[in-house]
Amino acid sequence: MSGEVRSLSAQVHDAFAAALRQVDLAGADPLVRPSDHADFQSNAAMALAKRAGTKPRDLAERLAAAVREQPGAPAGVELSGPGFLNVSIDDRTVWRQVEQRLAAPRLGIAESRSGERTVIDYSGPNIAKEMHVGHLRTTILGDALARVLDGLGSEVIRQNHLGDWGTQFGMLIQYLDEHPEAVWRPEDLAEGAVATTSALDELYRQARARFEADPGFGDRARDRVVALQSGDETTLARWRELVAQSQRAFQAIYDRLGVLLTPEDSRGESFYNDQLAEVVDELVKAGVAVESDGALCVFSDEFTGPGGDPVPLIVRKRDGGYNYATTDLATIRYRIRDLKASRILYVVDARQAMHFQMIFATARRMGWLTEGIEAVHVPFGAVLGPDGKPFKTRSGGAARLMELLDSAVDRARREIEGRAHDLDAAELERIVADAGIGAVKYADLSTSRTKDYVFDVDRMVSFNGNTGVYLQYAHTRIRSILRKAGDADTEVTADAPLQPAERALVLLLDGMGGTLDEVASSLEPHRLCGYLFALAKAFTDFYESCPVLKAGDERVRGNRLALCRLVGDSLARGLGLLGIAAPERM
RNA sequence: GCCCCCGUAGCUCAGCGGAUAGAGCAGGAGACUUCUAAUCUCCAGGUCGCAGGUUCGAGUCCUGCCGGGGGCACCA
Repeated sequence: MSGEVRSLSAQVHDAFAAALRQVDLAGADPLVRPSDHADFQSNAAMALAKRAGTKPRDLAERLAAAVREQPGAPAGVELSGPGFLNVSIDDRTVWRQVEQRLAAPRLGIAESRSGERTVIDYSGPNIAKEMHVGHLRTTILGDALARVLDGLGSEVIRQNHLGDWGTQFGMLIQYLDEHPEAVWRPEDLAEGAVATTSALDELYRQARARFEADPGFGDRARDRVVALQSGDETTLARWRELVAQSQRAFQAIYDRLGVLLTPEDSRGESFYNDQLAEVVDELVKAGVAVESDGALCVFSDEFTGPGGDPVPLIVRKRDGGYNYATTDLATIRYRIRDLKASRILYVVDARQAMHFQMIFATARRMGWLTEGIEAVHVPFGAVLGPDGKPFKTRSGGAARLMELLDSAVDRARREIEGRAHDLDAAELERIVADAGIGAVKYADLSTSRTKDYVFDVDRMVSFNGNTGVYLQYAHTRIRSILRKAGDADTEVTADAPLQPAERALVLLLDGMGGTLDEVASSLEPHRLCGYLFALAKAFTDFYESCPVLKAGDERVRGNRLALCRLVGDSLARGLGLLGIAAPERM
């Protein structure tokens, strides 16, 4: 009992696949697509005519005849043009689809990814530094992918690969040791958690400045790194405190953004420390890593540098230290060997494409990454400032994430506050936050993932066009209608009339599962955004031409209410899968 | 030099090998005693970077150019 409601598209596909078997073309793709000229169309006859040794139109005729014989064949199959088969669905079947989806769990969408275990690596901020614009996309995209895959039945394991280890901690801890008066804990401040992130960032800047200006301090900081690595307890205690405070600051952002990450999902670099030597040993024993210029490296002729020489993946530096390549190899090994992932996603900046290719290639050579396991770098483009260049503050630093969110929420407040509403202050503020945060997330998710995009608050919080607020608003209008109807149980009468706008809406609703499957395989959430926008527009067409509450006929009214409910639920579900709130009223 | 990504309307971007390439913004003209106008309707706007190739059919696939961005030894 999966609760799946087969989509009309899938049913047409099945009927055509069976018909193709009958005309000795078993296994051929029926090429069923939504159509501007009918409900669906099959383009198979033109593609297969040569193989069948006939003219496209003749094959199409035979195929149409065979389709009509199938049990559950679509109502109409008509030849058109050079060999298109236009398929139409009868009204009853369309209404039944609404009825079944409303009755089914999860809108009748199949759990097409069940049995799969997906590890998703995303966000990955650095301890003792503030989250900035550079963490926006990985956090939002990763979270949406986690939600979509989980929604399709995949077992999702979120991994927040925190930058919680490295030489910078020697500097920080030493600085704190020498400046006990430094203000960086939340209890030192009146403002609370938000201010803490800035305080930590400030601490980092001060320590860095000192490190660069004072060679003596530099030496003591380096000694402190050694102490940290060798497990000196007072140093470790200080490190743990830094990690804990940073995590609190990150959590404040995650909570505000509404992403699923919690401290339990943290598996930072430090987690892999005691595996690094073993990983390098394995690499050397397998002959995969070799010594070069004092360092241990993995070479491959796929990757060459400016001189045409092979570029190494350095797994142990000349000074004996390990770097992020070593950690990433330990990480992929852990995810395969211990977490038993069948799919591993790295939602990381596009600039690291080559690095991940090298990591994956090495993991394959080591026999860790095998045929049945999919490791994917999910790259994304940069967030640009209004000038079209990488987003920077006036002082040249990366823009702080909290400030970006503030600016979007403030902008949303200005937009919403003045409008007529009967909301109390608390509810208004919650809606403002939902709208502002949703706007940022939707703007990020709705553009094609691999491209750069400009962070433009005015546009993303605009209530027109392909924005989060437009979708949220469409949802609230539907809820409003349902409330006015008294939230009665909706009953579908399958033999009531069906208007073109209703038909178009149902066909679109019926395709949500297909869209989610596409998102799951392409790892492109913008497809879901495009789908939801089209759905909201199709609803608007329906809203304009089909009165719901004012419909005279009881059956028509009932059907339209059912349709409203299904659209509302689908929008809420879709927004939810993107990690965006769908308020009941705005 | 090699590798990766991108090039579609004035701007920002969609577009699963199929019929006439679509949205939003900006521009022009209209529609509110509303089922929430935070909306909708209509108009205008295109050598899909260029050139070949594959195909019955190419914005979409392949090759080569041109232009933009990014990456390429001990930072992550």
